Amino acid sequence: MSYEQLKLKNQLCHRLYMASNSIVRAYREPLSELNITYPQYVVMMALWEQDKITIAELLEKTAIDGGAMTQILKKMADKQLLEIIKDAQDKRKRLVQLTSEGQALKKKAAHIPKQIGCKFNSIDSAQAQQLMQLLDLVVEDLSESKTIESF
Amino acid sequence: MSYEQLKLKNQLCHRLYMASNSIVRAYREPLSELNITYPQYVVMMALWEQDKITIAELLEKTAIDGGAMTQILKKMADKQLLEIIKDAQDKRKRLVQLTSEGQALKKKAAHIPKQIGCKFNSIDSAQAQQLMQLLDLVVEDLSESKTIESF
DNA sequence: ATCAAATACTTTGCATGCAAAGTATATTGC
DNA sequence: GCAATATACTTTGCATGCAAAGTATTTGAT
Repeated sequence: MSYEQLKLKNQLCHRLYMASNSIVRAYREPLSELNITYPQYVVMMALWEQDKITIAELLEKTAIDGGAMTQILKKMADKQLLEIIKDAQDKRKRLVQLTSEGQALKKKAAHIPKQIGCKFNSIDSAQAQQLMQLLDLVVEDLSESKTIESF
Repeated sequence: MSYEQLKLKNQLCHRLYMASNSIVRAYREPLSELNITYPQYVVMMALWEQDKITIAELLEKTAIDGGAMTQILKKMADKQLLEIIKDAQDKRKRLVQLTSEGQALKKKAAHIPKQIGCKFNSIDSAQAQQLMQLLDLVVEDLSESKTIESF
């Protein structure tokens, strides 16, 4: 056996690991000006798209871990970016709603996608689209439900 | 302004974030049988390729954070997988060397790449290669040295 | 109606990832 | 030679990511 597949150079997974870390690192500085982290930025983007949604919906949109989400939302509430409201109909649920400050942050964040995009000098728009589609397949293939079904 | 770029659906970065988390999650169970985590597995793969290298070289090969590496190596040394030896020539450096137990683990890990690979039902070999190449470009574009040069 | 099971979260414990500060050793410039 | 730098790590503090256990409600089956 050559163990060829155990070499880091041949591993898609290690590439993904490195790329994701690079991304989060790249966002750190731009986002520090908004006083938020990358996961918090992801939560904000979800809420800018659709406000006043349940935590479960937020989890689904962002793919952030549930346990982490509780902590993240608590910090964001402390920063006055959002409020967590109990759902009157179903008391188990909680709704997340942006404050005016949270809504206002959208304008200050509007330049960030372009700022990050500028760093991708080697990748054109078509390749980025292709990359997104392939990554969707990766996530889909690795999703829990799929794994359970196939065994 | 449409803020179209702030939508999660359009973000390559969020895809990468999700995909990377999925990967680490997918490795968790197979690796738990070896009693190691994904970053520890990455360290092992690096050492299986080339043993007795400095921590700096290990950092370069794995792209793991330096601060984290200290902790990771300490845990792996506790598990008798490797030893950290002071370099006689340059006392600042330290060499990482696998124990016989660490070397032996390679056989027990040999099935893992295939096991993970089986989950990728939607992606063929050519697409995986393409994905790797694109991810290399992402990492390259976001690398620190590049950023500094371009500004 | 009522108790078991399912939901929607929260909490806890452990392992990173990362920036920034600290330590020990080696190199350099003068 | 020696002080100023540069190296190679280590340590610290904070923010997740994740599994597993815990809590509060709501559904469902009988």
